[in-house]
Amino acid sequence: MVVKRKKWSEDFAEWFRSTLIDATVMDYRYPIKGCGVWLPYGFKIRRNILQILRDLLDSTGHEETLFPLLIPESSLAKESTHVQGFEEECFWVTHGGLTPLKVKYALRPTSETAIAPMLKLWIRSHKDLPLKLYQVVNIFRYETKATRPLLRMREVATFKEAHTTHATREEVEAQVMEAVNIYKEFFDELGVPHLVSKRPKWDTFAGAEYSIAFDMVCPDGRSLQIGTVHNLGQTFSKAFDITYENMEGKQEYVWQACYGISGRGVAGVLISHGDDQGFVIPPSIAPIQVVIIPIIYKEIEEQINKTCEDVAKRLKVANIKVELDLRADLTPGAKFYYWERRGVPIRVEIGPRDVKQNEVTIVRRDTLEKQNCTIGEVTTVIRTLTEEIMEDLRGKAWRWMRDNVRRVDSLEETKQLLAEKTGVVEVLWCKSRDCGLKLEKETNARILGIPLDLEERMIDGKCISCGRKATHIVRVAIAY
RNA sequence: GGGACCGUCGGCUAGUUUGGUCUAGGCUUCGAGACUCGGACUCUCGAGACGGGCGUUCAAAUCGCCCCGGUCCCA
Repeated sequence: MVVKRKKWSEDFAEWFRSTLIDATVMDYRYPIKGCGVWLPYGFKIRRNILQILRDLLDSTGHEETLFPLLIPESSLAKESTHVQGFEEECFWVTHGGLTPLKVKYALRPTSETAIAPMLKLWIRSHKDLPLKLYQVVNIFRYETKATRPLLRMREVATFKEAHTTHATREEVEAQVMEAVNIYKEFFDELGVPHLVSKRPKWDTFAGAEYSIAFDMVCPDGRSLQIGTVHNLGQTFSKAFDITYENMEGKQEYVWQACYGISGRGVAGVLISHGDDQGFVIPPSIAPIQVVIIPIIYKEIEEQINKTCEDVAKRLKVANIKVELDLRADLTPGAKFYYWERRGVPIRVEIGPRDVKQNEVTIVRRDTLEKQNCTIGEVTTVIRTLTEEIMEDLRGKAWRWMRDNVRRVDSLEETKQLLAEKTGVVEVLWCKSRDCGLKLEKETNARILGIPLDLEERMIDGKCISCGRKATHIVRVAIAY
């Protein structure tokens, strides 16, 4: 058995759609466009991923809260750029029973305006700052374009948003950097390769001073935004009159940041490591880390099953999440396929040959390579293998992404690469809005922004659009 | 906002051109059983669909209108 990535890369949309269902992660057939059901297996993956982020946020002084789903129009409309950015894509609650509401409610498209009025009540003095809150909620956006399972939903069911409030511009700047580092660590732990870019002015979050985004590259060469960090400055504090009393006894507007990762974070993991066989779930978040499959021959069935149970027990005691597949109506081959589709990182086969030699056969999902070890060593070997797999997944995913980010000098080449959807293209830019918009138009692509994760290098060349001296590198891609 | 297209078992589809062979066929999936099992074995049996409404007609999956749902392209 060899790992292939033909369907994965050549027919990505179909690969993702069908694998999501087959691997019982999400059922997207709910009768409302852009809504899907998290199935038990997928829910466990989602929960394990969430746990990693919760741990990261908790350990950096964030506290989890839960704000209401409904936002009155009067709140949403307080900040004009924000409402312009969102009012058209809100779902609106207009009735209570049969009675039309005097003030309609939006289903939160994001929570800045749900949180702001409360911050006004809670924040009195500099002693209340910084305030670092987060919540894990569902948000709603009335997407009119084609929705896609997990990639573009109308109900984003796993939005992990943090909202922080600070006393000074310096503090909020520092917080933005902390957030970027938290997200880097989060994606690194999942082995999801990412690009960190400062979005151009015209693609900044509604109400923010600037936005920093994490993007990944999908197998079809499109980029996917998987996380964002926004410096809100004093936009919302001025609109909602959120002030604190400083050391000198003067009232000052607070400074805010917000950052979030949606259900696309989960998609990112599934996409980054998948292959034609299905998903490959990193051991750190796998609901089942090891599946044991007995290879049964009639005469010694009992002995094989007993060995399987013994091995399962050893692994369980060692805190490894193990599943023993004793189903009698499936052949081993069918079981291999079944668990591979679901991405269980390690498979243990136990058959007559193994029992005879007091061994087990171990197969890793990511490479489908086989090895043997004695039953006595099984726990240690799997422990080591788990770490190896994690590292290899990370390495493989990063190599793939780096191969799909290209530096290009000419506009022609840029156009061609983007037309062929071969990934992200980096070009030189003078940073003018006109050149940026022109570039987007000519390539029919989107500017992801200026790299924040590249070593500073000399920018020596001309803007790809206007030919004047370039000041920045900029990333361009066909975006999801 | 403007335009194009599509809707058939759980999934993927054939059938619509030219109304009648279709109370609908195939692959897959699921269930029962036999067989045996180191890559989805095979066999038997079974489950399972024309998105909804109205109309035209002797006859509608097929034609018309409306609704619902979905997809794509352009702004």
